[in-house]
Amino acid sequence: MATTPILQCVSHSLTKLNTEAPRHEPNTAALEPPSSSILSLIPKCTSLRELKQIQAYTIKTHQNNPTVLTKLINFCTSNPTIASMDHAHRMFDKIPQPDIVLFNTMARGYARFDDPLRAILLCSQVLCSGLLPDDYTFSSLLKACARLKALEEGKQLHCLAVKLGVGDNMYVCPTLINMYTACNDVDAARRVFDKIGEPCVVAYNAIITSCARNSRPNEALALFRELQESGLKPTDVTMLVALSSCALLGALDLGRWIHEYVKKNGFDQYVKVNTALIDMYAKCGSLDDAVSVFKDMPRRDTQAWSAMIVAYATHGHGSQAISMLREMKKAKVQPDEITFLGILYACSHTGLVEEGYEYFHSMTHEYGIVPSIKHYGCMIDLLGRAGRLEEACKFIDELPIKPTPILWRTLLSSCSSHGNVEMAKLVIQRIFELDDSHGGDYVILSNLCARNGRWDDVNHLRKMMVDKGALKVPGCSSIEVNNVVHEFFSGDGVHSTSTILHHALDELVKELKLAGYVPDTSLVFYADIEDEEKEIVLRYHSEKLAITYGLLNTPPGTTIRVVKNLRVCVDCHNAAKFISLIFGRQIILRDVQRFHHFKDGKCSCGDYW
DNA sequence: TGAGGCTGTT
Repeated sequence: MATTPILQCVSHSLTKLNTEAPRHEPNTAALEPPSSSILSLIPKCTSLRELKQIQAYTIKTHQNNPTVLTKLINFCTSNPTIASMDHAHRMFDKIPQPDIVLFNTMARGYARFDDPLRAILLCSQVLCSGLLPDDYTFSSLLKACARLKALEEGKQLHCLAVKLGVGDNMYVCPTLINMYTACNDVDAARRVFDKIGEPCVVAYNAIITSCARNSRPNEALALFRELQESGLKPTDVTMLVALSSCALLGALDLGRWIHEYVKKNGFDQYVKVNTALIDMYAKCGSLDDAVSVFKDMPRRDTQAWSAMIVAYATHGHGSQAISMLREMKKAKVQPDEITFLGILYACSHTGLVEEGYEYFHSMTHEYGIVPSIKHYGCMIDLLGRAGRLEEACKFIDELPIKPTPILWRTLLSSCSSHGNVEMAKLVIQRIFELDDSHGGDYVILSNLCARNGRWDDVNHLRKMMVDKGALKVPGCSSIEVNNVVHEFFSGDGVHSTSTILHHALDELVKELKLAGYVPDTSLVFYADIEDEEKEIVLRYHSEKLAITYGLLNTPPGTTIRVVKNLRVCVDCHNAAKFISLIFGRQIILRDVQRFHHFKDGKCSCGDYW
């Protein structure tokens, strides 16, 4: 990892500090108080020229007075359109003995300009110069560790913060929770939260986000309720994190409840909260509600339009997504990189190849947006889905950046859906050159070989997968019933009602077969088991379990909403169509890529996925 | 008090 030497430097400083007591040097810079007129002038600057004039005047009259310089530096770090961090750093270098506030201001600036390494370097300078780091310093350092996913350094900082008496500081705790969450240690984040005597609303916001992002849906929702009962007043950020939790979990009922709360407490004046509502409704499968929130918004920014475009795109309404872009331009709102991701996504899921190319070019040429890896991914998907596999391969080879395994994986899925074994084998070679630990790759190719009766290849891939120790992410589907999110894993024997559930699913499959459903056993990875056994492996797929749970535990006629962590399998997709027809239920299934609305035996994706 | 923590859109 490129960051190691710098992080080592921090570790070194930390060890030094742990063994020697920190010295606190008094600030010996000019102490003459600045005139209040200069201080009040700084925030009014409208250009770099004005700022430089004030700077020159300060040097002349106040000899680099730290109060004025800190205010100037703070202005630079908060106004990127007027001044740069380089300019701030030049001022900073002129100060012979910067105090802790100056260091902290600079570090915060680098963090804002998304340069965590520079922020860390500055803070380690604090440690080396013998200044006593304070709660501000720890906040910046922990934020940088979160950004760099540096768990070990984060832990050391946590220990040091405790030692220096700021471990339970109200500003440090949320950054600690955030750092542990970013480093995938949710338990540690939870321990930090539990140690706070009286958590403030920001700590609650941090821990709710932590649980929601790490598949702990019910814990996130319980904490949200606890926050309400504690008498603390939720803020607009609480609404954002609670809504994004619902979106991640597909918890529509709770989302609707929060929407009511938002309206009652005036949070619907915030553009960001409305955007989070659009996203929540879209991700929970209710496009109509997303549209209605968008229509009622008093003001719409780029993010709001983008959220709506992405909503239409993921629900398979490609042409609506594109017409939204036209309306957005009419409303004189500038599209950004996310807007175009939504548009490219819409094109790829609707088969609009030529339009996709056009938007890709207008994004770069007309709007000057540099395509990211995700835009390239959309283009590969666009070509691959349409069966233009050679063209997609050429597109990857001609990229100005080094392709990642994800880009090749996108093409691999297309090879699979178009049944092109030879191409898939070539593609998997390219993937294995970069990463051979991803179990999903072996499964895709193996399923494709199995469908073509190439059992030797299937066995070979299976052996390779075991030898390499490649792991497959287990399929997991969830459904919200009575405000509780129930999770099911493939072949689940964990859920409390699993015996009843398995029994019900057995009966369900019998009924589906009578209606014409034929289990697609060619999809099962194992070549050496009998067809009957294969059918059983398929039967207990997580999405089938979740749908069955929904059928058993919701009133007849209500819509069943299921969220899956991977792509839906062909057999489950087929079964869901039959279920929607036989039981007269709408099923809305969100998978890792898009939505499938099943109704009267048909799916909204038109089997184009 | 010269500087804060948690934040939505693929």
